[in-house]
Amino acid sequence: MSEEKKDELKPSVSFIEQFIIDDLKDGKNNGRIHTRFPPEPNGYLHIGHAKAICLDFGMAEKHGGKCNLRFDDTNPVKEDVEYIDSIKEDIHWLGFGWDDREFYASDYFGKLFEFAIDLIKRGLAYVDDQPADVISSQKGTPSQPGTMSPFRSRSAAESLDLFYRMNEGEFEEGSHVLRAKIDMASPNMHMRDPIIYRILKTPHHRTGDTWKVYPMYDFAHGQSDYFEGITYSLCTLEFEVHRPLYDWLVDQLKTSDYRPRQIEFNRLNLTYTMMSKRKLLELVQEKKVSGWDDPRMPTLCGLRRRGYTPESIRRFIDLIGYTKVEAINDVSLLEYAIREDLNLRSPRVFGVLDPLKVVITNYPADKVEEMEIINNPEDESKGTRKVPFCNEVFIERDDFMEDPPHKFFRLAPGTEVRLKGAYIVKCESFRKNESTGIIEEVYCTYDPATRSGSGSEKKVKGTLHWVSARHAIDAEVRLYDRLFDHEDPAGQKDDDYRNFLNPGSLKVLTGCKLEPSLKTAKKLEKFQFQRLGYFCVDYDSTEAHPVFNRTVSLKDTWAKVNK
RNA sequence: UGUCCCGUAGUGUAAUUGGCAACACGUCUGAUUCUGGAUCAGAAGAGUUCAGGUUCGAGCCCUGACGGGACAACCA
Repeated sequence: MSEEKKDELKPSVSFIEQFIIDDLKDGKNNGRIHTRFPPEPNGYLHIGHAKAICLDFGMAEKHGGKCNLRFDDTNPVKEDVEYIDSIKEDIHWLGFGWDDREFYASDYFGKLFEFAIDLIKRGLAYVDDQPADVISSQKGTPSQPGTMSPFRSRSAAESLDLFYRMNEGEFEEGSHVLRAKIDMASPNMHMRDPIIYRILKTPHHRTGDTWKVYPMYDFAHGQSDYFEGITYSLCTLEFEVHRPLYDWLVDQLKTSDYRPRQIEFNRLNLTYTMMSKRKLLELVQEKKVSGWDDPRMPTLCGLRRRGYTPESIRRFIDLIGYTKVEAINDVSLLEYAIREDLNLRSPRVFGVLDPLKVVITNYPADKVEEMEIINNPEDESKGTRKVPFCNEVFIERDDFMEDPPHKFFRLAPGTEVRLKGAYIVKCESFRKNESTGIIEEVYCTYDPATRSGSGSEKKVKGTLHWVSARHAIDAEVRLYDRLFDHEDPAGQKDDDYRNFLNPGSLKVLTGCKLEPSLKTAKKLEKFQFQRLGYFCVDYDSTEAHPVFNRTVSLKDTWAKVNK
């Protein structure tokens, strides 16, 4: 496509960005834009969170605003400091920062408590002494109105006294709750006198045992937004029905024209995986994966360990967009994003996963040549390196066939291929173990006139990667595939997602042969193993025992043709 | 028998105040290539869930169906 035509394409913005642009134009909030990213510290961030992060931080960045990091830590039972550092690390890794604006909903427990007291005094909240199941049954159903609690009409003074005593620790968990007095007949369930405070005696990871009552999400989120001067509170679609309650609470709180606006967008769904933090935690606890950072997990730390770059994830998020349509995105688009990124940046190296020895019978046994190999054909500035070559090399086992099919451009009896960066060789014979049928060695002759870079005109159809048998280093290579073999493992009503775990999602290969330059590769360093795919150094890797993870394979049209 | 949200190529998104349905991925050709990768050139694929209405003109506005989703945690 020409530059001109590219320029003609109008930059399209999401419906949310359009709201922001319009507000800015109207001078709303004095042209101020302030968002927040509000994770609950009860698990690791996954790629779905990345979608929210890119929007929250991205919109602020793009339009000259700010984005706060705010931990939504209103439930000490589920939350833990363990998660806080990892969440911060992952956001930084993606390339976003929040300066000194690191906040916690628990920072506002005092103000929230005061606000609750204010509501009680104004007759807009009351303490309910009924147990959970009774309160629940009085809520009615989505199609039937609820009925009022007998405690709804009790005096403000009595509620106030009870609420204070709830926080003193005088009552057991579950014995009393504070409810907003709104409308038990509302068609919106969330408006039927929602519970706004409950008694919890588990110590909080930040406030210890200062509090015995904790605000519910709905009573903390909008108010926290308000306290921080947030202008756009962006969240996923399932909070749409909460918006009237969000607005109702802000209405009771606000003292000026300013108010934060909640806007909902579609959450990210990816094929062959799931985003439920609860279920991902189960996978970890049940040891179905090695941990939160297992390279098969959709977590950011998992993707990082798998070899994904933050740029590729941001590019992916950019490609899928933000709408109100509940969609399921194809993982192949994520794979496209990482291939596109790594194709440009990663050095090419030789690695043989399933080695088959080739002996070059007319090459002197005591000779070693240092072949000069281009590091990255996409980037000349990356230069070249020397790779040793001798009379014994390993090639990929499936690059040789005794009896090849049509259009097999690789090695077979009597055929010629180029060993990339070295010579053209011809297969003269091979040795096969007749009882097992396994090919043990292949014998070739090379043509000295075809050395790469010598200007040889000779062309062959196939080019193979190879590693000198005498110089290769041994490595473990972990081949990863999708964790589930069902497109939507968690969405099957009658089937547990565990039934769709892909038994072939991890294949561990040992005795792989890599070119010697890889010996000094650093953790997470990324390479293209020529003709195979993109790989990175795993955390488990040591110089004595290198371990590589396959991030994603190269596109393989030959494999497709053979299906 | 509720309320709210959403229906545009296989998938994900576009389409300024109504004006020839566009882009990306995927798919398929061909060229090129010392990676069966990459790159380049090209093709196929929806007439916008359906039915009415308003209009010179509707993917966009209105009405009604149909389909999908959310909502009845002392979770977020």
